[in-house]
Amino acid sequence: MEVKDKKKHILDSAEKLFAVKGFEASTVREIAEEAGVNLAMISYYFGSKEKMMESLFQERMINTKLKVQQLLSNEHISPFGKVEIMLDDYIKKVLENEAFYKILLCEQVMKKNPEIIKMLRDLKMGYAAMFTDLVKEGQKKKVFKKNIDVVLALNTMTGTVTQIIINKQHYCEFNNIEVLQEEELKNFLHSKLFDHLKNIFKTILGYES
Amino acid sequence: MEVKDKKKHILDSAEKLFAVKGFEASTVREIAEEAGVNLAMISYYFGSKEKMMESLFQERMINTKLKVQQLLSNEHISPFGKVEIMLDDYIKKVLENEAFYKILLCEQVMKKNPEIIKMLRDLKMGYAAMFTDLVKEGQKKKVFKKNIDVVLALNTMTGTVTQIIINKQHYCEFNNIEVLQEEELKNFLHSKLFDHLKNIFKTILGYES
DNA sequence: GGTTTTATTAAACAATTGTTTAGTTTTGTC
DNA sequence: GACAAAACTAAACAATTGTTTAATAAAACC
Repeated sequence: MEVKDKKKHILDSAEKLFAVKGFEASTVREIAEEAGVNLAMISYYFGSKEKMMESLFQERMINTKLKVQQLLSNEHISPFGKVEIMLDDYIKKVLENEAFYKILLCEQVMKKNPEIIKMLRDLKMGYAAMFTDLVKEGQKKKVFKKNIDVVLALNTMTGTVTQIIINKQHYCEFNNIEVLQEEELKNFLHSKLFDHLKNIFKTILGYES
Repeated sequence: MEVKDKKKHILDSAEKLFAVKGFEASTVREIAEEAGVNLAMISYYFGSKEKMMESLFQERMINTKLKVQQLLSNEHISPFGKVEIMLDDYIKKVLENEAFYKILLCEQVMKKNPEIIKMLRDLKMGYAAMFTDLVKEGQKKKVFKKNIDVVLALNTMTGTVTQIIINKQHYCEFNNIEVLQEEELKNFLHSKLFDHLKNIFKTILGYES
């Protein structure tokens, strides 16, 4: 196997463990065993456990900003159409990368690794700026209302999806749908979340379909 | 000082550290130093570091369910009036106990301590059941619409508030209000969150004022 | 094919972890 | 004030941590 692929493979294993046990509680020995490599390889490849975490974030966060940028600059889609795609993309991404978004959540709480915090800050501010442009576009076209708090709106999106990830089990239990398969459940959650957030964003943006 | 107060004082110190560094990264020596006690006292008082964490959760979660129960059984308040009070109470509580709700968030992600998970499960299911009753009351009185997903609604509440706690700094930065004092900021966030969530819940519940 | 670079390993490293021990001080009870 | 229980302490405990070392194997290069 190539070195690049081996590094990615180690990051996959680390991600799996970090999501379940957290960064501090996951030892390099566990990660090495999960990945099937010698524990010295982690220092050899990444420099340290912390830098491995940074590599994981870089690896997972690549292209996220670009994709949104492309969407928003597309002139053939209506403002609320873009909002719908944005919601759909975000929900899909989180549901497909549950493990990483759990790690992300904890990392945002602790704010321990300055390198990662900087990455996240840039991403969030960029995201907010882009969504602001989209909102302005909608306001100019008179389909969105005035005085919209974009950060609050985005936090409702991320917060709702995140909470569902965390409370997946309770959500199923409470709705008596504990029999669903992994993939079915993902589809179910996606459609529920999408409808829910679409309605909320209609209210927030003052959009009437 | 009485033993009971000393235990509470240790829990306060532990809470402070857990919120910043996380459970695993906070050592009993640090906690003991922060509290100004001998490190052996933590095992002596609580049995272990893990059990201390459980004590912290028990301490902080007392009365939460009771308060909601009392609110919902009050017959002099309209259904949406109760929703408003529920939102107000929750926002206040999280803003006043930021540290604990950060710990809570991480603990929900890791699901490491079975005792705590059980506590949270009971609390959440109870909360959902009570809110369901409130929704039914509103539906009977024809002020709420049919087919409301209560768990999704509650997750939007908790998720939005949680995200704001996490992204407080970015929120201020983006809105150019970095000069506010601690207490002013709390009031600002409370009013913003309350208006925001009230509007969202009007949509979710189909309530027209 | 010899030589240099890279990859991999097992063992050792020093530091830190949560917990316990064995002893001392304080408190409460009669 | 004697005595038992509780509170408290400093030191020691064994286990585990992330990282480094020194040696070997594999690959790449000329």
